[in-house]
Amino acid sequence: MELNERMKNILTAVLHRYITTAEPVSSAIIAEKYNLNLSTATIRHEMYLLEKYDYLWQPYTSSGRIPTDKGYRFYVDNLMVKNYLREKEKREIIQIYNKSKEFEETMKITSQLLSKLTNNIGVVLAPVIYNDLVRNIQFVSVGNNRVLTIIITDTGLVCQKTIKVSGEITKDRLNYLSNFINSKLVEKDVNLTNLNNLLIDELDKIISFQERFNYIHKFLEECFNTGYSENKVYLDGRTNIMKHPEFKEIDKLNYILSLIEEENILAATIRRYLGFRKTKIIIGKESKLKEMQNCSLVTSEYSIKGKPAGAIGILGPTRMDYPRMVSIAEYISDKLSEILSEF
Amino acid sequence: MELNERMKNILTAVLHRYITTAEPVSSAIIAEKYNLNLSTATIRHEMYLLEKYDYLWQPYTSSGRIPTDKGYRFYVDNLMVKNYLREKEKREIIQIYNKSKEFEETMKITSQLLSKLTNNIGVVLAPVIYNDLVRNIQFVSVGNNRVLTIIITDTGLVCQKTIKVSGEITKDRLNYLSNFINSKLVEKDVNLTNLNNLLIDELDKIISFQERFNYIHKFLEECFNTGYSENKVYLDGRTNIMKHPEFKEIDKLNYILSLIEEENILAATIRRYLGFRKTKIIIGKESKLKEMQNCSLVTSEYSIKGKPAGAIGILGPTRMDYPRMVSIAEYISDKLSEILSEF
DNA sequence: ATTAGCACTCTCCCTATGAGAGTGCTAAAC
DNA sequence: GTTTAGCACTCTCATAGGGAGAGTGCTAAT
Repeated sequence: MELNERMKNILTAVLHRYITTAEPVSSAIIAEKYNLNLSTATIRHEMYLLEKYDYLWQPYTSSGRIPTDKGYRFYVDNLMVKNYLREKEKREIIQIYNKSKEFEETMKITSQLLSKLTNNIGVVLAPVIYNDLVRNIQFVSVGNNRVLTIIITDTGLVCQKTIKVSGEITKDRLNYLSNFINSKLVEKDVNLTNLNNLLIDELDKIISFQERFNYIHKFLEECFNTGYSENKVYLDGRTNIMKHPEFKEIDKLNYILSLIEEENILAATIRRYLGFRKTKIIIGKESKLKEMQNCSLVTSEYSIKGKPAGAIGILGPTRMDYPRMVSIAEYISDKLSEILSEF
Repeated sequence: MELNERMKNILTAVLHRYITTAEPVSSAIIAEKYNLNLSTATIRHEMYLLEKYDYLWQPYTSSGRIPTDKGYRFYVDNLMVKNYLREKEKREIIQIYNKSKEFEETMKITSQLLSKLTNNIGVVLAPVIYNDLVRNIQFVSVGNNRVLTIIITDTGLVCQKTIKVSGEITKDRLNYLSNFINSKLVEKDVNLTNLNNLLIDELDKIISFQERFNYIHKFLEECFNTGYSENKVYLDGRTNIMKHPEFKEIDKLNYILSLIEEENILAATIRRYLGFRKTKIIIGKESKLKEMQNCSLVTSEYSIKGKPAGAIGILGPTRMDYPRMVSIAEYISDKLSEILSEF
């Protein structure tokens, strides 16, 4: 079923109207506010067809129309006109970012920006570092059989982990160890995933004739088995959803709240849609998650030094201003890419 | 106004009943379920008096009674019988804690335990380290003019901060610097608050005749001015509040949600009540915060190596099972103290 | 193909009504 | 003097009915 021009115009009008008022849209309103030069009866007929083909629906007989998920999808793919942030808004964003020099804070600020600008929930997934190359590794003894391990990757990210080791290790030994590993790292490119294997291999050569390194071997195993995968999620603006009339009903609210509570589900959903395009829109039931059936998610990937690193997202009701959400998501992810690349 | 024994019994009965059912309590129910051997008329009369003295109230004329904040307060201070966790529950808690070896994870687990056990919101304030003595300081260059500074305190806590410095610093210089500072640290007890001053003073002695340390001076200033105050708050179980009937009304829910969103307000509230006693109960309007008017907060302090460090909290409706909340808060804070002391 | 006109449908709000829960009061009983 | 039985009274809550209003669907005319 191909929609003709007039139907597209009417669908767009209904969508825009519904997005701003959150009320079912009548034919009269369309005729009055959007100059399509059509009578209400004609509009009504077209709406009838749009409903038949599942772009619109009525909450009850003889009520106005509301877009379906399919309606939103068609709008987003075919009708939506790209929107750009005003220069003033861009300046404000840059200004806020300039205040932060630190990684953690940058992530937090990003989620805050997203939620403040959109009045929805801002989500930021921390960079994935599995595939980053390891540039440098450092060990610092923090006492009581604990060693703080610091890995610096080629994207400039610093990941840290405190590891409990079985025996006491002197500062000198830790230094020897880190020097040894670092010398191996310059020889070949190693990412976090295969760092462990490399180390075991290389260390075995030493250990075979240097029995005293035994415990260091153990230490390293523990170090890399516990993993560096942070996969942290930064969320902001949880209470924003309360502002939207669609969540006045307590069970709809419940759905989205449980989504927010289980950050990993949200993160997994965002990750599931990564890779294909920079910016993705997931509308309502498309996600297959019942918790997300009344929500849409706009995600945009960011990169560090040109390498895909993570993603940001905007979570709100399906009735959201998609053009604006997309422009915000894209602008913020671009800025974040720039900032993280400087780290 | 001194309450007599009978009034206390009735107040206790009303409270227990209301805590389990969340419905206004009638005189008939008290007479039936709690063997006070009194007629409904007598109970009614006592309830009338309890209402007059502001321990109970009625949502409307001729309805059953609900405890006031004052009623809860009196119960908590005078009537409540201490409750102890079952051995099985204690074992389960210990088992869950045993899985974690890391600081961050321990904090997270604690908030999860609190929310799971209480069906309310679990709050954990990270340890305050201002007054900890600095035992060791380490600098690790992480490239691009950034230095990771690691401070280890006498309570065994490790705090880290990445600092951007104006010029490049070699590894040797960083080592020289950390050795120098560490040598000063053994001479006297220094906590984080006065570490900065000490360093400036001591370094000035060197800088006065060693001009080349100038930039290190700058670096340190930046390092300690940005501060190590993490004051992090761990929250879990946000959606638990939805389970309580008192938050079916959207505006009441709104209050508590905004409280959760602004974690610092919650943290500040908990901090405000610290110091006097290990476990504190803050009921409804006592907090003076309008967002907390329908909530109670049970907090308990934890310590590291005997030194007060932080606090945990349970946030829920005023209608909560106080004896159980207190016993959970106390047990968890004790366990947390033990675990953190081992770090 | 489009539109005017009108009957029809459904929501929403208001009112009324009755049952039920629970109290407050009073006079009698202990 | 304290306690209690009895009963009128109050208020909520659930249900039903009715009328206004919004908006459609259909049909016949343009």
